[in-house]
Amino acid sequence: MTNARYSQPPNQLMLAYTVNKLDAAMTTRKAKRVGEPASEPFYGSVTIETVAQMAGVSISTVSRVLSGTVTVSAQKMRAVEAAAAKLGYVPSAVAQGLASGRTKTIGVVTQSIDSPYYGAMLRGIEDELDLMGYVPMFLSGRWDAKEEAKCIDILRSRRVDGLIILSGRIDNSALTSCAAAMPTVVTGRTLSAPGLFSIDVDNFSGGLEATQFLIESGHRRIAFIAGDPEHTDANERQRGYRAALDAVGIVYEPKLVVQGDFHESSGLRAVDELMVRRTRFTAIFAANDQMICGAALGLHRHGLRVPDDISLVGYDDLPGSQYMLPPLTTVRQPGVAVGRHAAAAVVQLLAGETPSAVVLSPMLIARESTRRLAR
Amino acid sequence: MTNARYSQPPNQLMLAYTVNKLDAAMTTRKAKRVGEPASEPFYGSVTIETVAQMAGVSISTVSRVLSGTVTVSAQKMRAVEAAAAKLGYVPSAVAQGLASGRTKTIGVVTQSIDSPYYGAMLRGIEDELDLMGYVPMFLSGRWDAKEEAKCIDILRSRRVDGLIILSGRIDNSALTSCAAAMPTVVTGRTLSAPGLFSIDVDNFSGGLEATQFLIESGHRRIAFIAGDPEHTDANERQRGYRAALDAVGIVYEPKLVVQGDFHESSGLRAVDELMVRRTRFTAIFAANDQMICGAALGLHRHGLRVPDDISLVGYDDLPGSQYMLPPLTTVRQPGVAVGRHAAAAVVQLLAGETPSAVVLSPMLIARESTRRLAR
DNA sequence: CTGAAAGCGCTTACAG
DNA sequence: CTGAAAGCGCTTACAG
Repeated sequence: MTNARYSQPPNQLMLAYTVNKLDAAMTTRKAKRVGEPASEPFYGSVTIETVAQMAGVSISTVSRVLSGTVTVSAQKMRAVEAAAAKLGYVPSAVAQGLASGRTKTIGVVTQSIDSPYYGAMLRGIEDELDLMGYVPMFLSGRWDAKEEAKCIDILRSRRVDGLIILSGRIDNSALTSCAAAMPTVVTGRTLSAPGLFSIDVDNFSGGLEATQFLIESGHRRIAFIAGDPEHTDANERQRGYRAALDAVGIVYEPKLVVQGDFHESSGLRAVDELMVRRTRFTAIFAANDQMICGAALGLHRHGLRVPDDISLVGYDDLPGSQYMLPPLTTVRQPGVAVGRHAAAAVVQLLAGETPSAVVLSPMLIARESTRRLAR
Repeated sequence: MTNARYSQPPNQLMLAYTVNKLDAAMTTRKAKRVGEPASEPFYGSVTIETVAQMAGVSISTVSRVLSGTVTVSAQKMRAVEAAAAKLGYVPSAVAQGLASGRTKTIGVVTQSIDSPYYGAMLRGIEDELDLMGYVPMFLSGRWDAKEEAKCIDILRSRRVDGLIILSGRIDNSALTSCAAAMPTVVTGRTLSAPGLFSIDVDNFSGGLEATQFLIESGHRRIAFIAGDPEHTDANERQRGYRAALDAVGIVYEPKLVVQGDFHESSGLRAVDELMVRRTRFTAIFAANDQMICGAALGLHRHGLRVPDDISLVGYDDLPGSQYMLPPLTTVRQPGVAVGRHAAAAVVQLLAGETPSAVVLSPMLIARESTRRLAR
């Protein structure tokens, strides 16, 4: 029950664009069965055999010139290339995958397919993989450990050559056994195991720097909106916040800390909560930009101005953060670079090499949402 | 040269999570070659044959119980299920794809993997496809027709069962021939061809409504920031803007229209340009939220306040738009719904059904970036 | 340099 | 209900 209705004669007129070759090679399967003459003309898929026949060589030779691995006589080479072009032949990656044991695809598990935060990493992965001749397969775990495990299973059944897990709620032991089965790169945590490579950005120092910047600007009562505690990044940033306070002898005040979940709405709620608590503060540092964005709206609702009344520092430097009003002071995460490194690392792992550990540091970007306090 | 170093004994201890089954089934291929005894124990991939042997049935039977298509005696069924579970067997989607001619995956071509606009659609596609038992394969055309054609070729070689193209710069004729080869759904344009289904949101009426809203609020000098003219949506929105003006007899003034490209930076530049032109205006309508966001910053730079001095209306209602300062009045695009419908439509096409045309209408969301002008 | 053949891991008529 | 066998479209030793 394949799509017989999509079959067309291979000699159809070719139009513009590469994609027009679609006309010639269909996904339709040959109707040929036992006993039918192989020479019977049929409408449908042009395979390596079709090309071989037209070029007058064996399928081995076709395979060789197309893969370019082995030397083939110039004459046969030309014949094969001409036939392939004429027929609009596109090799089946499915068949290649089964035969070679390599699918040339890398599974990528993200938390969400539409998150501005992971988006940068996805782009980095896409760019780098493209360069290396691999294709990414993006699946999202939807911020849920179970869903994430399901994604990994799907990717495994698809026989991807390697895996990249962005953050991930999967626990370390599961990840380790995952890496034992196929080259795996994980971001957002530091972990060492055979077949595994981890890329982490120093979230602690990011949190530290952001808080120090505020302290150096004269702020002492700095509220903190925490991120999802399920993610190490969130906890590390909070640890940085606290360390900065400790370093200069400011006592840590639980009343200044509100639990968030990385989404805008929680930032908005956090400000309300802060108001209810009636604690004085001159600045807010949030574990990510999305929450500080919500907080900004919250302050606006309470008639507070940024940075005149309250200074704001975020984390991530999302694409939109430079267009916030006022443009946001934040800690830049090298998202695209993380993605590129992750992709480069799986490919290296695949080649049996050991990726060299890279240190990706966050960087404070001072813009206009913070102001220096008069002492 | 496959990853022999990833092989492990199949009888290894199982840990928590489904993904731990990874321990048992590797991507490693059997080393077995001609002449080697088949019964020799090997480390590596557990295949359907392994399961069949353990369950004491033929591979046909294993295939049948796992696919659940045919009735199998309860006893063999249990034996197979037990063996499969014990071995942590995960069928190879690659082999299934080759044998069945269906890969159960839908290729999705987007303009960008990290765009907030396409993000909603991607999520809708993901959700719907998941429900239907299909897996999406996202690739991005990077706002470039050539790249887009390349994506389609990749997807075609991967033998995806169907295709979803979000907007897309590919031309209609190429799209038509694409649809002739495999079920195709395209968004952002209206086009009819065999095997093709298109889903379009009424961008004209969206542009019309937005402009009318401004006019009804007393604005007459309304600037417009146009989107990328390569995309029909952009042009349709502009047509709506103009029609609204015409309807009430406001003359269309080219000086009030600035060309943008859908990105924030172009919105910022547009405001500068407007200032240079020294044209008076009390409101700006932009062809998308990202540009109005840039425009808001531009106005801020010029000391203009929103909505006191200038009212702002965007288009799309991105996730972040309700958190803009002030929260943005905009035309909501049903992105997730578009994605869901697109996914449902390919699946219907695949089943030989004709998807019913749906009319997805944009909807004006009035928030705080606009104000009523005293007449 | 080149072809015949085995094999990749499944599905699916076919014939009990 | 069930098994043997052909076939999916390639790659890759193997033997010239």
